[in-house]
Amino acid sequence: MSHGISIGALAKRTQCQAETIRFYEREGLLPAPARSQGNYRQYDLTHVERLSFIRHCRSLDMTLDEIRALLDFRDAPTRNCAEVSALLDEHVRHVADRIAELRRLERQLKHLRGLCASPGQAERCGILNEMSRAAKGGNRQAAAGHVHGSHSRRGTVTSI
Amino acid sequence: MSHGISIGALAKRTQCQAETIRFYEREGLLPAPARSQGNYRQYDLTHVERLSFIRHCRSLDMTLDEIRALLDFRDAPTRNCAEVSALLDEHVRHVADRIAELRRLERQLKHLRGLCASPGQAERCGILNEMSRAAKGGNRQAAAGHVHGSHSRRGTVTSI
DNA sequence: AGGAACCCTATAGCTACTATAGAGTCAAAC
DNA sequence: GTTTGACTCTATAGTAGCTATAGGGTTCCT
Repeated sequence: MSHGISIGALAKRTQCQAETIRFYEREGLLPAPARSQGNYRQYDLTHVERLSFIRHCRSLDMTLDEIRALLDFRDAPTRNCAEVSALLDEHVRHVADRIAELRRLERQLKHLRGLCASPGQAERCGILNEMSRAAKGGNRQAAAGHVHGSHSRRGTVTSI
Repeated sequence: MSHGISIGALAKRTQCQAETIRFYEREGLLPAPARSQGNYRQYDLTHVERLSFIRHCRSLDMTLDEIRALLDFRDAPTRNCAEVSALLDEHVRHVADRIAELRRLERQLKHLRGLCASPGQAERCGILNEMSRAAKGGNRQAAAGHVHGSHSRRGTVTSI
């Protein structure tokens, strides 16, 4: 006699792990749903919609804080949405910055890679030598803003 | 009567925080240096060089594991360096992948942004509406490999 | 009645640091 | 000779956004 959507069903519908859903609840992004007699979470369609929205934002690489801000707007529909645009502008800027930085990086890595066309003893490896040499030279800093490194575990991209 | 380079001096020379140096020691990237009578770390020039190498690799967005692998090669100079090249190839691929993904993202974000040229009530905000709508549609997944999101705290880029 | 598949909470782990607390050390100024 | 301030030490917790685990309870099917 179960009513509502179980956490597993919601997970399947939104391509999102059950633990992530609990995590969003703890983080206050997703409201705590009703509970069944056996203390199981029972979601409804509003949860499906909200979680889909969150996951869509995440697929656009927004932080949970940014998403929180957007959700606040959704929850207060009479507010002026200029801040929504501003938030998006900021985010676009971050993404563009990160692209530029990664391109620089790519160039440097390809240059390095070119130094070892024919592999031999590590002692004479052009790559290692160049990296040691370069490390001694002047380092210039580049501020990355809130834009991540090039490594990550998993990502989702959603079509718009 | 202090000999050697203090952690603070090493930090200054390598543009790296003292805590990060201790962290690298704990992680086994940097060998534990000698200690003074008062238990202060005393570094020498080999540490300067090794830490510079590590920081240079980090500025190229390599993971600590990748750096560990490169250091292993440096420490065993008679080994064949084909793996160094392979490691770099892998890393270049990750960076290229991430660039492609961020470009897709940028396009989507700009499209979204265009939906709210004239800000009004959040209720009718083209951005929020589109994001809710899009969230309902089919999501396609994109594997991001080990490439990060677009947000980060700080970054350093070194010229080669 | 038993077992598989699900769910619950709490906690620890991941990366690469950064920040804090609370204590000890060192060199120079007074 | 002591006091000040800058430095260092260890240990621990925090950051983002999850993921994984342990050790239980629940539901459903046969």
